[in-house]
Amino acid sequence: MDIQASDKLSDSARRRDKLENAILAAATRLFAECGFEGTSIAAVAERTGISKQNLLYYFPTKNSLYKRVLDDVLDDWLERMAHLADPGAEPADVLRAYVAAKLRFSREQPWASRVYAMEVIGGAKFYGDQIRERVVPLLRRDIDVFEGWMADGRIARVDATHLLFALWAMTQSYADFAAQMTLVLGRPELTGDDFEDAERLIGDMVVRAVATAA
Amino acid sequence: MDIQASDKLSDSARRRDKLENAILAAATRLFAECGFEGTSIAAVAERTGISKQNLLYYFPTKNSLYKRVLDDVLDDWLERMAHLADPGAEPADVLRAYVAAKLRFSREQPWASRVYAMEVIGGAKFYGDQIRERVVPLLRRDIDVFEGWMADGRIARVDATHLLFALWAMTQSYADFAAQMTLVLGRPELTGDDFEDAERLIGDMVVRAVATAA
DNA sequence: GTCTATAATCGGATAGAC
DNA sequence: GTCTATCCGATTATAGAC
Repeated sequence: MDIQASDKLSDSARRRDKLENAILAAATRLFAECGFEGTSIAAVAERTGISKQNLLYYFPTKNSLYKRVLDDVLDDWLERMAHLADPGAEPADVLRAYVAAKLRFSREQPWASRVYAMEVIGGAKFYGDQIRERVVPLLRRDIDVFEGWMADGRIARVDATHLLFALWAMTQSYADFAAQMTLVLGRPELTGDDFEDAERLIGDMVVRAVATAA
Repeated sequence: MDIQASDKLSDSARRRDKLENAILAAATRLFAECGFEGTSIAAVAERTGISKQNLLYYFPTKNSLYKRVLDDVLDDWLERMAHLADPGAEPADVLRAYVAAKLRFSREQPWASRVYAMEVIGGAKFYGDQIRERVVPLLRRDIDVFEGWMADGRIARVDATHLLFALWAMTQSYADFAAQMTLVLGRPELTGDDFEDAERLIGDMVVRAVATAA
């Protein structure tokens, strides 16, 4: 009885999750392409294949949908980046792994990257508090690791904060500025080779930036 | 008589230009903060200090206003960047000047940078043709200059296209991601010192990236 | 949970007087 | 060139039947 009941419950919960995720996938893409105000919940519903009113059953307001999209973007990103800055590991390896992980996110979740970027460019008026609470501490911790390496003489002395800004910017741009890059490259979209070229160049640049004179 | 008539004309033309520029300044900022759909012409009019209907006299549609904002952004940027890639000059000097010019644009025209960035992130659905016609040829020319230097052995062989992407991304981000940077730095806004630090680090990174082994 | 219907508001754009 | 008035479509959100 208990088992059956819980099966029923988890069945409907699973169903609900599946539809929720479909809505969130559609919303992420549309928010990235059109911005918050440029995206109507009707458009999200249509792309999900449900009615607008049904969508409003799952997410009672447009704001709650947007918030959830940003939360999921951040959860996914934080999970991928959490363990990277290991102070004990070889600095060059950590830096290359960092670049690779962030580029991979740009490649696999371009819409997520772009939603986040749009929010930040607009001044993070909606999501600034969450960025302060969840993103900034992580970036500060990474900067501390870099500075620890400098103090120990394991890498050259550079401005650790701006190094991280540079690393972030270079990798992020393969999602955010993909539309311009494809025009320059004359391709319909970025390829795996493009991301390999990017990883090599950015990795080399970052590692050389902190290479000791020796 | 002719003189008086032309004076009158240029007077009203000047008045018109002044108001037009005020509208464009307000629109640039609002489009950057809220995106195209997030910005109402009523909001632009209010910030300019005129009525919505009067704004529509100067720009008959919202699209025409947006187009004009992007045109002006591009004109300003192209004018600053046009003469930089001189194949005969010292590569390191050209690269540092390029970084400095683009950072300066990020600092002096952050709203312009952000409007452009928003349009590109959204897929450049509105302005893609203009980017293809006016921006891409310039970037291709710069890439050609870099590759010429490599062919002549003046700089190390790297992927010139991705090097330019990296340079663009690092400098652009000081306008686009300023909201996040200020949170990390714990400042209300980026300072002149921040831009100097950025210019030094990015300049060093780019120059080292193409430094010959010698 | 999903549907029909609808309320309430806002935004872009036009017409016409002055 | 500027103002008043207004139309019309789209959008968020709610109410209530099934």
